[in-house]
Amino acid sequence: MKKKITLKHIARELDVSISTVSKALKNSEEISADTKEKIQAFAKLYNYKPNNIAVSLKNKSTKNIGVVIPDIVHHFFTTVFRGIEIYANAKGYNVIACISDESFAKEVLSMEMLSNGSVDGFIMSLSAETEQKNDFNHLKEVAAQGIPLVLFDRVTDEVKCDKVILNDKEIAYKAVIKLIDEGRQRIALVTTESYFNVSEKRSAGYSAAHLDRKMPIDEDLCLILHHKEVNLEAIKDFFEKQQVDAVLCVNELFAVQCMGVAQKMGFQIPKDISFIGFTDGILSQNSQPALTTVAQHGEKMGAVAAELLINKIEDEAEEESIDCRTEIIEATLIERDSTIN
Amino acid sequence: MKKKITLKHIARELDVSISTVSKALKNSEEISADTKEKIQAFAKLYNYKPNNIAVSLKNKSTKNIGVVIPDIVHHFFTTVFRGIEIYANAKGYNVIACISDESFAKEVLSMEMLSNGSVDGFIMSLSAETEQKNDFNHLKEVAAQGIPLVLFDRVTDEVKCDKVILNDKEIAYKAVIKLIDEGRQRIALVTTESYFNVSEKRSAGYSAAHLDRKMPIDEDLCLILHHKEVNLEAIKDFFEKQQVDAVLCVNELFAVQCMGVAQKMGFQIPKDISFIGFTDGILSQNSQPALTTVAQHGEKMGAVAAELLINKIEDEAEEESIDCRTEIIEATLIERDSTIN
DNA sequence: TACTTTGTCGCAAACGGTTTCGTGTTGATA
DNA sequence: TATCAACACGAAACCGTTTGCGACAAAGTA
Repeated sequence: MKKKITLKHIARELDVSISTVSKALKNSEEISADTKEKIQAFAKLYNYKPNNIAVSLKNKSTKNIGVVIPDIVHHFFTTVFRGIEIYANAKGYNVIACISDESFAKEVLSMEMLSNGSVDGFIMSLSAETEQKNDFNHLKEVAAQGIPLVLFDRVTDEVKCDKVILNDKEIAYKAVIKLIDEGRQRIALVTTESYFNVSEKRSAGYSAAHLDRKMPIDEDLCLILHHKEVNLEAIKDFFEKQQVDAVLCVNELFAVQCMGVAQKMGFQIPKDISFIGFTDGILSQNSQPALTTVAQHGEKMGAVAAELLINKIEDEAEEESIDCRTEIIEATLIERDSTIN
Repeated sequence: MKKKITLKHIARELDVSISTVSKALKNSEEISADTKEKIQAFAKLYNYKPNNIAVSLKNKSTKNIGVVIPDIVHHFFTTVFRGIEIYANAKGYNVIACISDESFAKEVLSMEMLSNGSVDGFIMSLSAETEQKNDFNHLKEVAAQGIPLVLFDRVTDEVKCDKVILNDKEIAYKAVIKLIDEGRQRIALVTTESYFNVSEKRSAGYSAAHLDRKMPIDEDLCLILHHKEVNLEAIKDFFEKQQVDAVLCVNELFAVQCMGVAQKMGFQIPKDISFIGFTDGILSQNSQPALTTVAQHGEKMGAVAAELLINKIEDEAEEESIDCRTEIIEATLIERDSTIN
């Protein structure tokens, strides 16, 4: 096992100083062609690579970015992560992933672990518990330390930083309008607890569409489901009690589950009832019938978030730009077979 | 914006030496109770946290582990990643994620980026291209440098290191036996190109089951599909040409797609035809009918991989243990509605 | 009084680089 | 021959911590 070779080794071996080696490897004009060639050849031979940690310490820049997300076994977050990773990698950055698992404590812990110099900046989406508690001190702390921070999707106005969000309200509005234009009268909204920022915005779009088309908003048409639970009974109950001819779900899992229940109850999709979901994942693409859904373009969102962050990181040298940008990713409605074309 | 505070700042402020501060914060016996108290109070007040990078450089240990996987938008890898992250975090390690995207070049690049001191060890699963090319020099390189390495799922015998694999052959055998016991006569195998180590092992299990039950192996019953492509036509073709009454698919996507095609062709599942897939993901759980599938216990696999790696990392101080362990994760067959109970 | 012990603390090297500045050698110029 | 610029390289500081060891004072011992 050959241990990692350092500048010191090369210097000793070639009988020059460490600084000469360092300069030679950076092709500095200070060093003669002969010496450079000799040193570079030796370095290549022994496969010398500068120690990243040492460089980080010296430069006060780690080329790492911390990504803190609530869940990784989830199509949307996964695609965002992918977008971040690809963009960051292209820019020479590595991505350290922390999964908060929707827990406030883990989110705080993760940020503390990483904010001691391990990363140059953070990209994150709030955990459910954080949104619920409305406690953002860990974010403010990080921001106060001058560590760049970008929030995406699940954001908060409490923290001054760059943000990347979806036009949730508008796309929900558009989806509901489409259902109304299909001739649907009783459009259900299947959503999560309201402390989710995004769910709220989607609800707003739902309401706005009804208002614009002068349709009544029936509170009973809103079904609240819980994540991580089997909701089939609740869904069946809901369909039995309410006359529903269209359903907008805030995620694809709910949509597919609702479709399943409806089918078992004998409904024809989309003849009797239409379905639209959020997130264009494998579920939507492979359900029977294929689900009309809102594509959130997670990869794009991730790339934009990474771009914002890296710009902040690299501009920081110049001056503190206090301006906070909020980029909006335009969602698109992908029409498939669970709605009428 | 308050910049990060260092030992030097504290030392200057309290008019003691840097080493005194360092020792005081570690509760060293060398320092008097008075001084310790004073320093600790000051440190707490200013929220001092040691700079991770400096500690890493000093200790030659980063508390980071690199995870290189072919795909993140994929249920199995996602769950493994989750398992790694949870275990590693509990042990005080952070996880740097690199997605090879099934590309050999990206895999090599990722490892080069990280092997310059950024991580204490690697956990990885080979990219498709790497398995195809059979080129493992980047892995050997890392191993030669003494950086601990653990391979999981897509492994190779070419590299001496710890491995975590599934009992692919046995569980495939078991699945096929189940189908035979259902009375199925023509069991199809839907798989990927054979350079995938795991696909091969699953094929072997398929064959072994046929052999054991003295059933003929019909080459025509094997359908090879390509990832990332729409295969519906090929599947339909296959079902039309071949008389098939059961299907074993090497992943859940293929299984769900095959079920969809079969249903459209008028087959009743599981009356006319049974389906078993691999990977117990959201597709399997939410398909119609729910898919009988092989649970790979990705999270467990990730945890075991992380455990092996961290043990290697932390034992390394003692001596080079050249022994390479191969842990086998026992897959389980989850019986749902796509097979007869 | 002289010497040793004990308790506190600082010095300095080390981790592996980068970079500024200085120094010695050469050859050209006056 | 004295002066000087150009060239090639080395010394040393620095990034923030850790840690072995030496220093120094107070206190104990002979």
